[in-house]
Amino acid sequence: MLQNPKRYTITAALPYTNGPIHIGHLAGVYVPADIYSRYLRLQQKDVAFICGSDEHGVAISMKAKKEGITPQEVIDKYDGIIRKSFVDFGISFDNYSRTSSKIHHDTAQEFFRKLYDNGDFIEEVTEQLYDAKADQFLADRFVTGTCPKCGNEEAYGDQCEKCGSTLNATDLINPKSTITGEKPVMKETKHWFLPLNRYQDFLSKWILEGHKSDWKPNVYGQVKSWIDGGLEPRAVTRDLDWGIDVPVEGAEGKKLYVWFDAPIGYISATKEWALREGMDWEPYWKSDDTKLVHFIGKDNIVFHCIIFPAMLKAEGTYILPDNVPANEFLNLEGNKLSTSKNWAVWLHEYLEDFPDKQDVLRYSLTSNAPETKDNDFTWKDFQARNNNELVAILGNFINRVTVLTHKYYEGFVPTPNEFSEVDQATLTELKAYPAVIASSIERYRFREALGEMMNVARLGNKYLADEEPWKMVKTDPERVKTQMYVALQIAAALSVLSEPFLPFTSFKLKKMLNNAGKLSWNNVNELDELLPSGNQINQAELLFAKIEDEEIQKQIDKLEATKTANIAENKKAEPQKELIQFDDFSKMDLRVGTIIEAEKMPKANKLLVLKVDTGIDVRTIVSGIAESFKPEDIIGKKVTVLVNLAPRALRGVESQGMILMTNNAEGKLVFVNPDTEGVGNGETIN
RNA sequence: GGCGAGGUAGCUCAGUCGGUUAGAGCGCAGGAUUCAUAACCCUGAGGUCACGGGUUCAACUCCCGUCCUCGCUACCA
Repeated sequence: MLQNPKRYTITAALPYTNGPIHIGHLAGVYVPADIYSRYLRLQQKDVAFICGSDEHGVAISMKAKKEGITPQEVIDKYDGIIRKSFVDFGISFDNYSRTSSKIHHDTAQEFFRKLYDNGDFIEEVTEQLYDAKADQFLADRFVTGTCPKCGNEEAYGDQCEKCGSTLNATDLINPKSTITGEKPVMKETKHWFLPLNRYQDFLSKWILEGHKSDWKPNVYGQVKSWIDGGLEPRAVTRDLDWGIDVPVEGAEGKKLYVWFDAPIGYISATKEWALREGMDWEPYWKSDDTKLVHFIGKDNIVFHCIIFPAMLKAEGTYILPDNVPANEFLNLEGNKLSTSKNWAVWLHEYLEDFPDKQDVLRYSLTSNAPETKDNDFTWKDFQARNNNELVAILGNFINRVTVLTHKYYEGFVPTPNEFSEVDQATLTELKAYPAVIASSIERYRFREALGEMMNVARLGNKYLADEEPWKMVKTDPERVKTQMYVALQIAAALSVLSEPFLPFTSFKLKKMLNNAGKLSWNNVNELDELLPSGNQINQAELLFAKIEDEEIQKQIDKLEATKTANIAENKKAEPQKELIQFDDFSKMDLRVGTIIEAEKMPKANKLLVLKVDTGIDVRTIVSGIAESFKPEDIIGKKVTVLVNLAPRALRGVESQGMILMTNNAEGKLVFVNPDTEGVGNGETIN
């Protein structure tokens, strides 16, 4: 861990521009990164907080094709929406760039070229699917065909969505290009690989030995698992038409792999910023006294801890990240967030329903952040955090102080008399908070830091409750001046200490106290007076409003409606397949059978090995139903069996047939069973 | 099955190098109070630290095994 860095380069994962962003992105990456950056700026540190839109990759091309627009139109649309969300939620990037910009293309190409010239890549020629009519190689997603596993005729080249299998495009039966409908052919193509194996020792020393204690367990664990498993060369170029050209002779029509160009986006965004500000970008990436921190979600750990560092190391002049505080995932009301299932709280929609309540969301996401494990966002929790914490503790304290100050002194901060022991103790305790909160933030424990910030408000509430100025004012008005002075110092401290977490509230509070922008983080413990006597504060306004049950119910109903819509969507019958002749059908020999033995396939999660009496014989069938049924529950079950399917070995056991299954509304498997009395094994089904 | 992370109060989470009675916030119960948005403040109840072994004077903590959740990965003829 770098001590006393001269400057900080802080990056937040580049959002992918194929959709808007939701609370999961905010909680996992952008809010923590923003808290960290804002805190450092309040410490008057030199900070470059960098992000931008990630606009390359196959998914963008797919989205464009699906919507019948160009990739450029797709990225422009979502780049705009995402940018606005970040501004709306106060994510204080020094620069938000995009990877489609010229400066990024130049930077990424230069980077690639340098590694190429150094001999840091290996070249390899492989065979890939190629669409002759469109004259292009086909990414896995651009190929459809019949799934070799379940017979689904619309499986994609990388995955069959019906049976969930992971596929290679070359495995598909009757493959078709989705661009022209042509049957692809195999064609040789050359690609460049980054030999990660060359960096095995370096990575192992740097992370496994060097960052054992300061990196989060989830990050360290995953990296260790990769390194221990042995690293292999990884392709960094692709045959695509959307992306950054590979700047090498003989690479015409090839693009950089999106995961090669994206992290370089951090560098080009820094350059763009420095250029605009008339500064030098290089110290932010190349100077040993710079602390580089990547904020990401757990899905990005390998890229930021292994691949990108290997690239930086290969290039030779760059520094490496000091830490990669990856967060786990946020769930929503018990289910995984999903863009395709519309199971999300979209930032732009949130602001329509809760205008000006950015800080409430920032607060509830930070106090329930998935720092150590996946966490669940619920609307009830959101409401409770707002009503019981923001309103009751923080908002209430500020309101008490400002109302009393106006009531007793027309808004002027009174001149204190001599401090009592309690006053002294309270002010001393207050001065300890900047260091306490700082320590949590610097260890990336934002949940804890936020709790400590709220303790400052608790300190204020307790001080008022113990001192009771509203009683004292009748007997000793001079004493009340001191009490209110102390309470106002606490309010002023809060206006600074809350800024990283609640920037909008902090701004309002500073305005209300009439001391906007005058204090730094360390002033809180250095200065004896944060809010001077005689300073006139502005009219009291409420920092937070209660959120009523009806508003929360509306959000819950909205999610329920999404759920219902999704079920309806799933129920929609698939379109009928191509016509077949009776002969085709009669080729299938379907029989009634009975399961007479069942056991789990060792070392497999989904497979059961069954012995089935088909009437013809007793045969072994391997079936992928172990997640829906226990072996002992299905013995004796009557089932429908396809008996003349060609045998196939699964995990070394030959399966001689297939049991017909369907699934119910919850997606659970159900037997297609001829379960009427008197139906015997071996009866044909026609 | 392999790898990684997690399992601590009703809920969300801390718990450092093994060391007295395992903590916090919210929720709940009771009390006090009226400056404040029925808010604040005080007190309390609530725990077999997932389970079973082991090491140790001493285990939430270290070791072995089992179960459960999540992620990655392999396997649903």
